[in-house]
Amino acid sequence: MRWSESCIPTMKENPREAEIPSHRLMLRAGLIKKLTAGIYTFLPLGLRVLKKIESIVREEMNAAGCQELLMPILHPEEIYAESGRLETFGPELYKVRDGRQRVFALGPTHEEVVTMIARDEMRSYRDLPQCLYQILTKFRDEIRPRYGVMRAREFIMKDAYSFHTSEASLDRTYREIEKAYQRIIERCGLRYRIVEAESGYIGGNESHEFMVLAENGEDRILSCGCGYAVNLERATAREKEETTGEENKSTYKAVDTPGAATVDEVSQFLRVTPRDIVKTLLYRSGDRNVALLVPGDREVNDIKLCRNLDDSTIRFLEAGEIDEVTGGPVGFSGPVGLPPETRIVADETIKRYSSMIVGANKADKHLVGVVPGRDFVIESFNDYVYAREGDLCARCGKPMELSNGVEVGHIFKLGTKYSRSMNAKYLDEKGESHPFIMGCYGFGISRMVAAAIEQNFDDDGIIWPLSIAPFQVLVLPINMDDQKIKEAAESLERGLKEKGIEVLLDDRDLSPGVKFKDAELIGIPLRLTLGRKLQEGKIEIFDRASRQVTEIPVGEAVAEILKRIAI
RNA sequence: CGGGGUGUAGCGCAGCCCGGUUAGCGCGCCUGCUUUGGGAGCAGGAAGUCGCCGGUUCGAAUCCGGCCACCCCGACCA
Repeated sequence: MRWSESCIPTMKENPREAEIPSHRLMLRAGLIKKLTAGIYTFLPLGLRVLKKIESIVREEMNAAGCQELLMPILHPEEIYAESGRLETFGPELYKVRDGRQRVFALGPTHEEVVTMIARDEMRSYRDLPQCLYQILTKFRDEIRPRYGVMRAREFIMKDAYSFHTSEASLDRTYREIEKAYQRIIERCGLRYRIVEAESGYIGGNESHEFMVLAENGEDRILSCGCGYAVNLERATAREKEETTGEENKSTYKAVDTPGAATVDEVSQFLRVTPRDIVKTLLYRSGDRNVALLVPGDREVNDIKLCRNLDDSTIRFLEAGEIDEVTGGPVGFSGPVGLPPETRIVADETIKRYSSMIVGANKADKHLVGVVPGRDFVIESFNDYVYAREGDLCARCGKPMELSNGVEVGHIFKLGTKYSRSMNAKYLDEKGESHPFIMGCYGFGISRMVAAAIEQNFDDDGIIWPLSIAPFQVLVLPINMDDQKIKEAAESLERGLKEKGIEVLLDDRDLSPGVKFKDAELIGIPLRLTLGRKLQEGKIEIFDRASRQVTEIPVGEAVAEILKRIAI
């Protein structure tokens, strides 16, 4: 393909809106163009990459025994009422009305639609298991779209759904898809990690995410040398066994902490570390108040809170309510002397405190030397806080490391969540009906484009892995006015094309500097440069990733390219 | 949803405070000549509802009011 005849609008300057490298480079290299916030056109060069990733995904899904289908984008609103997700999805669901004012949702994912298909069409255990997938545009009204196609309101996703008669069967497919995803990301040439994950609003039990490792990834991953990795939001906070706090005191004492309401203020005032202080957080759960104790240097993870207390509507007590319940103002709450009907629960990490510093439930006072068990009673311990770097691995007990990643894939064991709510059942050998056991498996195709760049770029531009590069080779004649160079370039393009190689010929009549800069910006893995050495029958082959330049006879160029691509 | 910021040519920006010719600059684009190994030179040229609506004024990109869009930060941790 000739550059002069293509729509590849590169930009010299950085668009102001782009914050992270992949977004900046996708705009500058002419891969995408913004229509409005979170909504992008894939320009020809970007689309080539998208299509390559798409076909790798398709091949591996087919190889894993899944069947492709295509479901509608427009969904009648009622199906979300049926599954109960109208509320959980809530504001993220795009809605449109037809001419008769009937409400439709723009599909954010297709559990409902596919479950209806299974309900009607897979009635016998003989039909199972089955795994259906599709690749199409999804719509989510993101609270805050950002980073270009990384978090867009309209994006392309591969979503797959499997139906089973047993957990064992689900597990087999789950592992099969897990392997397929590994092959997909490996074929795309990216470094990644599989992590234990939260299942979020999709629901279900077991869940894993596939993270492409990248500095600017939105997700935080804790990983261990033993191979275990977990999403930070799910990881258990585990610390080394050691006790803190003074011991052998017969009683606690109240100290003045005027104006010191936050952990930082109290720790500075008392000259202790935040870790020495225990925060008491007051919540309303149903008709009871709950006091949660966590170390001063830890933060509560709301997902864990809701799950452990089995209450998705739990909320903080408001300032006025805190006064009523504890007798003291916000910032000075503590577990000692709370009304007896208040449940007191604590994070596991609280076990290490033989005594603690807590709020006194009085303005400007804290208590030092409070001993759990003696001075108040903790009803139960559980995992409530966010883990952090250095916390211990759940498998082997060694400290874990923090890294960032881009979530490109997420697989879930849904169980019967949707089949029950939507009454989707099959008949077993005995003629008894059971809800389907389901799995679902998402893979972000458009996000993968951004993730690949986020992991592979330098100061000059993108460095595409060969398998997903928009072209494999760029032929760059220094001067198109030079007949010999022009002809040699054109003949090289033909020769490469005949061998089935995807080649872009930069036949634009521009100064060499511009062409070199553009070449590095768009990041085609291999470049053939035709310049003055052509007089001696020599051209250069440039490797974008290593920046290595090799001089070769022009006659051997095609063979050399074939050799390098084969690797 | 809350806070902050920005809207002037395809991209990046100045002008606005202090109202007043034909609204500027750099890059890009078009034409011609020169140039051709790292974002070329000269000459000429095209391109703007100054986000939108309303108001003040003899006169508004500039002042006032409303709306919209976009970007960033935050969304209750005592």
